[in-house]
Amino acid sequence: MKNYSRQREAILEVLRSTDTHPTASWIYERVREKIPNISLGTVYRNLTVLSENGDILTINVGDGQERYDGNTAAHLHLRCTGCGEIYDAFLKSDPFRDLISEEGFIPEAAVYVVRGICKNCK
Amino acid sequence: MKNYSRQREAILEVLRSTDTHPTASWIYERVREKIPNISLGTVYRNLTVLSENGDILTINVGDGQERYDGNTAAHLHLRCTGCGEIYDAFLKSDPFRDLISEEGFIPEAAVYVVRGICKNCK
DNA sequence: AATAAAATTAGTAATCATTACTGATTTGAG
DNA sequence: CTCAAATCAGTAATGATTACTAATTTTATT
Repeated sequence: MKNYSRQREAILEVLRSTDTHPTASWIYERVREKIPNISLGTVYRNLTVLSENGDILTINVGDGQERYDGNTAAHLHLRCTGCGEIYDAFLKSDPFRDLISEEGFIPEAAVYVVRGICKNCK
Repeated sequence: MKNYSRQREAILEVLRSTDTHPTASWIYERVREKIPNISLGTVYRNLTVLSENGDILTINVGDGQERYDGNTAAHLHLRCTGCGEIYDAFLKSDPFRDLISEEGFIPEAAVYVVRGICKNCK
């Protein structure tokens, strides 16, 4: 296991302590409670590194900014176009695994996003 | 069927005549061959409208710009981190349909992106 | 056909999330 | 301890996308 910097560990901890899908700015504000002078650029850089390392997921739901997810297990993101909420829907197994391997493709990270209307908004 | 403007029809036609996943700029250049003075803003606006209407898909594979897909059938997008190519993998049926309906969610569009290494790059 | 209202456009300016850059600081290996 | 590599805070720059405006086109109504 690699040794991450204090800043990187703090970012990862914030992300793992929520089940929402926060933006870089939201994470930045939270980490500042622990490391007040951390730079926003540091947050962005580490989110990129963490995502490339497979520690987190980078999710784009089409609302103008990237979101990040501390849960890297394959799951659906259901974004309601009414309220903007993002719901998780977990899978017992990744139904695409066989299809992906048929293509000779070695997967690193999977992001599934479904746009629609949630039960509260219909 | 709705009557779309000449510009909107041309954008849709360009998008349906390729099996790649072009960016707005690429589409803009292609449409300019037919409508030389079309504005880039018009391309963006109509891509948004077409996506909201369900005529096309907006896909973010994490390379810094949105991409668009004229094929709205549920399918995987396999993006190789080696060469950047985006491969399609088609499904016989959407394996998430039951799960989505269990959540009481009414889906409008589904975008599935898998990052990894393609067989040519490994 | 004439008229008014609504939708769409071309062109340009503005936005803002993200990235790039800088010199300083920290970390780890030998 | 020493050097090189990694990372940092702070700030400036980037560039894809959106917003704006006045003009044009389309649609509906009489």
